[in-house]
Amino acid sequence: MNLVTITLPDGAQREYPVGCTPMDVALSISEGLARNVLAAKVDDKVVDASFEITQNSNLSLLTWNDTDGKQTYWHSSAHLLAEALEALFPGVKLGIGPPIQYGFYYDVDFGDYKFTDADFDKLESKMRELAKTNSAFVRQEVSKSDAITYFEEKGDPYKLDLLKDLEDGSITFYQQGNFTDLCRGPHIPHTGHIKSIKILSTAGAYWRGDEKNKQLTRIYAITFPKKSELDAHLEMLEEAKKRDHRKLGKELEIYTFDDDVGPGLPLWLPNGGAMIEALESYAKKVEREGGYERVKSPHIARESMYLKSGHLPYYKDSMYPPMEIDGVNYYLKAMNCPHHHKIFAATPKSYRDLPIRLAEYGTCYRYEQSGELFGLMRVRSLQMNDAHIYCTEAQFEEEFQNVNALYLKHFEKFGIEKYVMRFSKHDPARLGEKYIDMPELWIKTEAMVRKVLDKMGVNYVEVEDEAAFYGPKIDIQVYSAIGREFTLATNQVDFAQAERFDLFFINEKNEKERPIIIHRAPLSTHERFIGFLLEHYAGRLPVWLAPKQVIVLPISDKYAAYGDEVVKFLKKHDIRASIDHRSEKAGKKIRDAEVSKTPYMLIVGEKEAEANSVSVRMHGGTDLGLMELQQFADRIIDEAKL
RNA sequence: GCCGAUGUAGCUCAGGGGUAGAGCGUUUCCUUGGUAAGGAAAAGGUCAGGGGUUCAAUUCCCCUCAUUGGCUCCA
Repeated sequence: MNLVTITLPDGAQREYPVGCTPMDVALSISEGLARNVLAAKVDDKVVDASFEITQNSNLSLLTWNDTDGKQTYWHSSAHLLAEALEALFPGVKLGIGPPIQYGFYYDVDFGDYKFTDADFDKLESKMRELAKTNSAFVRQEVSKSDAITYFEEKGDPYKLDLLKDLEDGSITFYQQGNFTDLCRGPHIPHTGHIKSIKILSTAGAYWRGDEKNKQLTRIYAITFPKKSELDAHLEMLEEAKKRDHRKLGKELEIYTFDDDVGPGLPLWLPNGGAMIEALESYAKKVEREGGYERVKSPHIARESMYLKSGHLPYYKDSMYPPMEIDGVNYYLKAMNCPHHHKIFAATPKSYRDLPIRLAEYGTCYRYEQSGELFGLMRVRSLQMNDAHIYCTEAQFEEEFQNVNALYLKHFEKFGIEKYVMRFSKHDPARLGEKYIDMPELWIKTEAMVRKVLDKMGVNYVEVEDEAAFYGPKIDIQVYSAIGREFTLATNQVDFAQAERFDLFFINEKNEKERPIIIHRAPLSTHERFIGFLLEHYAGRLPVWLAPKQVIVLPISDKYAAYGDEVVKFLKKHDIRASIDHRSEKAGKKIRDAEVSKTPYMLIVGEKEAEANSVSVRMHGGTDLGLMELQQFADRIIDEAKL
């Protein structure tokens, strides 16, 4: 008998007959393992547990504890969902049903039927019923013509659309119970593994992600092998809700929206104002040290400027419509760059002046689609931590590197550990349409950017067709504590606008030369950054950022006057302090201060008043005991240092 | 912009064809207390806005606005 050598993840090698399956291997190890095997990885390819191994291979058996195991499990669950849908709603047309980070979805065309939350229970029960049949997922290779015939007979236009792009010889069907789907696989051995099922939500989703196509109903769901895991997952979702910046923003009175002001136009409450001030002080300090100069520009500009910059043709739809003044169109600025370019151009520049770094917390207005608005993360008015660096080609590398270093410095300050730099490049096919038509410059600047990234040794990914219209960019993706991904900051190279604005400096040879421009906004916008920080810190902001750093809690009205003195003293030291004058008991005041997430509570009563001191309690309950007032102030000043 | 859901007091929510309720918060009074909720009373709502059906609409229907889960988009 012919044998194959199977190498397991721990390096152990075993011999099995040719044609053995991962399931055979699992059975030979232990029955318990075999019961839990969902799929397998053979030489880094995820396959069914029934895959026939015909050559020497590396094998890992995948269970629920493996990411690929979960993905396979959820993918199979999507098939189960589809089977249940066909049973309950004969004639539904199925789109695609992939696994996602948590769970899976299936895109479905219900025809005239309106699928709603009310159908969730019914669907869940049907899925449970079908899961219990322990139906095996059976793989079958089919020819393209047979596949087309099958779906033509079934009348499934979406599957036929998918088949168009598939090559004959690579097409497989999977069948479980009465349901057959076009699918590459792999799948779990049988439906019996699927025990706990929850339909989560529905949404509209365009077929193939194209808004010109029909919108299908997307059903989101999740499944688990155990009920306890489903419960844990649902609890995690609840926890995530508690950290949502929209909830915290309301509870901590950071910002609000008002119908009369308009959608996407946040009003910053005093607590939000304090955060903004803290962030700006920090940014200004760092930028001052980095050789930036601060400028200030108006919120509107004539149409001619945006025609010159080239923004208007590209972004007209997402700018607020123009207002006509004295027969001329003015636009609210959606970006600060053109204003800064004009500031650069205002005075003649020598190569000796470069690099010039112009910084501004500029307020911009973007007419985001109504459906895009999302708390503070997507808004229509935004205060940007903006700056533009004008430098020579020789200076570019160092400048660009410094900007990247600045990003890393900020991440450290805010304890941001999880991030990805996304190097966004142009798509040559879209030159002149989405991207400025200067092919050789694209290639040159992209190479320059890549060089810096490689040199710095930061982790980055390259993506096509994501650049700005005027040059390549680096987007910084960060992940909030609740797993939401954001493009927080961006760092862009611009080789086009200097030409358009006729920006130049006089070089060593007494000739005019174009500067390269770097656009950067490492602290994003106040809106997005504060939204992110609220989630990142779960509302428990570090002292330097906390809108209320200290709250004084007099034990009784008798010590109110002393409490006022304490507040006055702290305010003199630029500490954001306030006092709770309600005639409540200390316990109640402490509770309320805890709920408001104030970092420091100062309890003052008889002994504190006598000793010109305060009893210090930190948020969370740590008791620092009695401290001299000055001693406490020093501590806060030190902690709040930028 | 598109598909779906939601909109009742400052907040979180209950209610339901006969013009409204709770808890928290707020104000006042009592209480003057030592590290996560003391007591009482009061104020507070055109039930998002507009239209329709009805003797009667906050409730049912339609439209608009806003929020929201997604899709598309994001200089």
